[in-house]
Amino acid sequence: MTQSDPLDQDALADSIFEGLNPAQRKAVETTEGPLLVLAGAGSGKTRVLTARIAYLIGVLGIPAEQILAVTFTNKAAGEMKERVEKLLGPAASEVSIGTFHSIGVRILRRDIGHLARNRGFVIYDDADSIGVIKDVLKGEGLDPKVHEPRRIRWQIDQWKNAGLLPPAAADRARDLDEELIASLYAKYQRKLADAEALDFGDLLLLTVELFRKHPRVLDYYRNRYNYILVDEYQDTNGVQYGLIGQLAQVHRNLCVVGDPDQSIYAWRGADIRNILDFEQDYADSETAVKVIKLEQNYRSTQPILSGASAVISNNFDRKDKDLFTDREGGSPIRFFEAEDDREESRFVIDKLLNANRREDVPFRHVAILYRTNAQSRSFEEELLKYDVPYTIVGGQRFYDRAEIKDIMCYLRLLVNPRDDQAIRRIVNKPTRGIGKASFEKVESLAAGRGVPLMEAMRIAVETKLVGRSTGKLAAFLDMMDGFSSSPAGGLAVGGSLDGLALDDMIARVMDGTGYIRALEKEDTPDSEARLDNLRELLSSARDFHVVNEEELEGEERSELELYLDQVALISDLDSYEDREDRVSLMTVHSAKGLEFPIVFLVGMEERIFPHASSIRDETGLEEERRLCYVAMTRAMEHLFLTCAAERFRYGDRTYQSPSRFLQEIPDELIETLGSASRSARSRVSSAGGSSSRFDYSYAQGEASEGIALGTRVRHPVFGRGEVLAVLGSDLNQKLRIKFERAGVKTVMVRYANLELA
DNA sequence: ATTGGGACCATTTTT
DNA sequence: TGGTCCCAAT
Repeated sequence: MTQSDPLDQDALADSIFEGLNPAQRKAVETTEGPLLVLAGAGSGKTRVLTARIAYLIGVLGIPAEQILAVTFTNKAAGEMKERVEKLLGPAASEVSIGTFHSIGVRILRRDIGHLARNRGFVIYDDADSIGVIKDVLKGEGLDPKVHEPRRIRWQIDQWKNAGLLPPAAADRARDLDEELIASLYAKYQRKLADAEALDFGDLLLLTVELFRKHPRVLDYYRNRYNYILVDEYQDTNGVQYGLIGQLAQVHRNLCVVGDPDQSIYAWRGADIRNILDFEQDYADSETAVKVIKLEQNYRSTQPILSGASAVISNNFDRKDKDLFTDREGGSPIRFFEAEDDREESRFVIDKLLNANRREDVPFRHVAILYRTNAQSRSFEEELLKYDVPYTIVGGQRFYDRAEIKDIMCYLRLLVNPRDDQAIRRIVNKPTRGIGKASFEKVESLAAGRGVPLMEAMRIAVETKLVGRSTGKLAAFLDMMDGFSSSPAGGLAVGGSLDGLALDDMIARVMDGTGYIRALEKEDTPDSEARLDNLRELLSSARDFHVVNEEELEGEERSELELYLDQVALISDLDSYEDREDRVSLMTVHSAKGLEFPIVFLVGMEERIFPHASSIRDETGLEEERRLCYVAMTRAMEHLFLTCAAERFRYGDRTYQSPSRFLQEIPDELIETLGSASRSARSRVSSAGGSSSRFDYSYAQGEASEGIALGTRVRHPVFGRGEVLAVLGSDLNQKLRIKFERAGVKTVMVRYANLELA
């Protein structure tokens, strides 16, 4: 960015502001001090963020490297970068844009030495972490049946999300069980350190810890990042909140963007209070925190927006907002109640095929959204049957497939010989005669001497501890050494990887380990598919080479190491490519931030959406409702809601009742499809027999404390209504009431001044 | 040491 | 329903 003549500057400013409404424009120009942007669904938040970055650089002249932008997914980061570059050209490439995790990696790769940890750490994924937990349990002589590794892992993760290291977790432990897990947590961290590994949570937790212990390191980053932007602030957790606080505290040029109504990650430690309390958190005596609301929705038609707003308005703990659209008219929300799951998927595929054939709607304009991944199956089968192209986003990651992970583990082990999880996975893959018995000897040797497994293997070979298998172990070690040695030592099967391009390295590993040969020999449809995946891995590695060529300049880490980092942090969503003409299938969570002209929101049934596990308490239910709001607001033109009266779950038939969220959508916005008699039949009728379309009882448990379901009450503001459900008890007791005029609302008994009517 | 079968299991969302 | 884990047979 050179300061060129004023005309160019004006033209640039014009292109930055082009098409922004006044509120958006204000959000772009308010650069100094803390700023909260409450951005409703579809309000052009990404445009504002990119325009703001462009404005900082192109108009204010802030150096690009002083700007830090944090997004939720790598995909969002990539898009933002692309859009800023479009506005500014290559000057933009110096902006730091990334996810919290990728930023953590960048900082730790540079400075983790201050925490007495090695900069060459590997990143452990979920499966690796669980493997470590199992090791810890074994070491403690605890039975993994009693102490489920998954649960332990989950608890540790929650602590990490809250920013707690083992000592703090131990203080916080509320019962014996948690105390035990806290002590396992300490041992778990020890094992990770020994393996020179960090898990996902560590990427944030240790960054915060680094800054806390080493103020001078923190100073460096504070001075470096003078302007900070955080997207999806409503989904930040405790550590993330802390990290942003550390970085932004001095200059306070912090812009956070989010929508409390779209907070859907509490189960992962996200704290909606982060955004609700932002104004207090960053207020100081001189300046109040500025707040800008983006309330114009550019995405959805009126019925869709009104329907979604009606649903979310049932949440009790919420800031009110007025989203509006100028997209008047538009078709109503369509609802279809199927007899069973097969009919539901037939309905969806039939509708989308019709749209495609009669109205030329491209498949890529259609999304099928569901609450849980398991629901994708019936739709997949139906799509397959009619030859409709589709992609499933989420579910199993490409890099999580067994064969891909195997190869990755070989690579990890070459980069970091202390990676015990990696070696455990691949020593005997393909089978090379190193079975359980001999490997257990190696393991106890490693435990005894406190050395990594790879090292223990060498000792075992030298001391011939493993008897007959010694030769097999030696062959394995030779093979691995062959890969990493310089060309002179090239006796080994594969030969050295020295100086090879990334994809050639990977190819050599696949061959040299005998992995490919073993699969070829197997010669089954399954092994064919695996070979295909491995070929795909090679071509993606080739692309990585091209993409990152410029970034490699002046980088002291090898291309392979950079590649492993990237693979560890990538999600399935990140590789989601919407250019191809395919129907998209994904969970509602994955759909956050996306939009589609036609959306089918399926499985709108109690215990699915809202999910059974969230139905118990009001907090969980409110998160489900936000999730429903997110889902509905993905739709631009057409929104279809479907449910089934019965479906197969876990192998047998279950009877379903329609989701309570359906009832929260005003009648006049909905058009019910299918024969009236049938949908009347499958409805669960309730005693009251009111005129509601979805007339059923969804009370959980019996009415307590003297308030019976169906009781008629009068509210000072909302007027007369009927109790649909009793939630909670004592002081927090709430009633869900269907008011004659005001619709369904949840009120606190304690404050509502209800009388019997 | 490897393989296959059978019992058992648990099912939310994922950077 | 499918995936995982363990054990028994080869």
